[in-house]
Amino acid sequence: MGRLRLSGLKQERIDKLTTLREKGIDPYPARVSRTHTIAQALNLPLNEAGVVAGRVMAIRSFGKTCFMNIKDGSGKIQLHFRGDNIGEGYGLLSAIDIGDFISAKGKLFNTKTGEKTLAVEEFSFISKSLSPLPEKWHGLSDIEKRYRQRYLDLISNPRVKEIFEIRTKVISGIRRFLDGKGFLEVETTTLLPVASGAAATPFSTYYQALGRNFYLRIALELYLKRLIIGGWDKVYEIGKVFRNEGISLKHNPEFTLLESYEAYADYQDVAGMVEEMIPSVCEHALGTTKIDYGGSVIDLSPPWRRLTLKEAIHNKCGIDIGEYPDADSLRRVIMSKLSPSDWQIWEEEVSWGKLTDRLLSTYVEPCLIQPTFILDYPVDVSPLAKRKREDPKLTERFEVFIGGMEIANAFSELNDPLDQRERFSQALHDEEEIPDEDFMEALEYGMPPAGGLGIGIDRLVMLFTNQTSIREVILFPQLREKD
RNA sequence: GGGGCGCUAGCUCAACGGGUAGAGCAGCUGACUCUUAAUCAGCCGGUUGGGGGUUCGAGUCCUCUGCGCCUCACCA
Repeated sequence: MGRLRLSGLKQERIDKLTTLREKGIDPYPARVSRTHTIAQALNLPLNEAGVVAGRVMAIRSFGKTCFMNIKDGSGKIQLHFRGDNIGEGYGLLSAIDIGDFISAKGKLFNTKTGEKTLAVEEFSFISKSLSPLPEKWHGLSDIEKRYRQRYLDLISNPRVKEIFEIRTKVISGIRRFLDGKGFLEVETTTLLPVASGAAATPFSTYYQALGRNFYLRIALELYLKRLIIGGWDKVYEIGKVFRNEGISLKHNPEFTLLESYEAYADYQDVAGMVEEMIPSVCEHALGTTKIDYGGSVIDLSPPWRRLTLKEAIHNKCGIDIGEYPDADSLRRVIMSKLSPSDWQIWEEEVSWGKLTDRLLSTYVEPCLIQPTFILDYPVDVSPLAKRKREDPKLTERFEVFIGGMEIANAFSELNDPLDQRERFSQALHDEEEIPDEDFMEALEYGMPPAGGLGIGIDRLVMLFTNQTSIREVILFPQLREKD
């Protein structure tokens, strides 16, 4: 038996496999003579023969007759085997286990209970399964096992399969929408000498041939802007970005980001587009623009509520951040409204912008269930956004919140090369972001005014599928290696 | 990284303040030619995540450790 410890169940299946081979039957043939998918076969006229193939999901055997359910990617069908129909082959049925793939030739008929069923005349083994599938009734519910062995999750839990199909439709819906608006989809680079464009810790790696460290991208932003500089007016990319940070219900270290840039547009134009795009994508994926999330019905149809950051904080916290224009005074008034036990996260020495952002995410964000634009963010937390003309402490930036989650982030892109240089050096000082010298050089050649957008696809899918954990919308979420 | 909870048969779950580890499904044997969580009878199946300890005796108590979930911090 060697080092491989076989469970009794597996050994029994190997024995069956050996028996098949001894009878000259190949359990893993190279060709399958399927004529119809199961979905097609179910539409065949009665008495017309067809060959279907699929995985055996259930077996109900009665001496000289036997029912099985098999399933392929299109659906499932019941098979009926009768001793007097398939003769000697009937004895081979006992070698079929749940989980095996078989093909079956036969004609449709209706059972007593009216179920369309294939009366099998011939059948073949097409792939023998050695490990038993999760139990038919309770299925697979162990979360760790579901993530580690997602294939079993997909077999056992139809809703999981559906969620990932919705995910695919969300992405195709986004492409359809943006392509329809004349955007060009591009692919920029993932492996970078400098990871910038967001405030996040990158993953680093080593490039042998060049003999130096490289980083995985943390955003798409600066490369897409290079393309705007290069003369394309509307570009977008859907791609993985990587952030070397903790895992949580809403964070996976690699996630899928959509970013789009439109020249000659500003953040108000982008807001209009987002308000049109999200319902359009939802309609494409789910056939509706009203969704159920965490027990609330969310109506995605426009127009969405618009609030400035200042108004939003004033409404929820009773603090007018305009009256406390520096970090110290703002911190004092926040703490004066809290009991000392809640002071801890506010005591840290952070900027005014950071404090307002924290007020937003702690007290406002969880309440923003219906789609809401929060506009005009502080300049020191928005190093790539253009300043507001009437208040240079603020930027032309908005975020979209739906279901208490941040879904989108957008701004009028900063195209003043000297201001950009200044902001990068401030960000570097705050350990916020790494300046990208090559990008700054590009900006000096001149970039048209542009509106940029970023949307976390995973969170959008969470919203559309009513999931509270990001792992439920990522096929293979990050897990520690299991020994 | 800190704190809380969890891990028992292939799967889903039991086992009360320590006292012989059980059930359903799956599997095996037998009966059964329209069942669909088929039914009936019998059987097989375990290093209770792993290591150490306390005890006459540990799934249960202590300790170290692995993995997962929740939560806090950094972030989207």
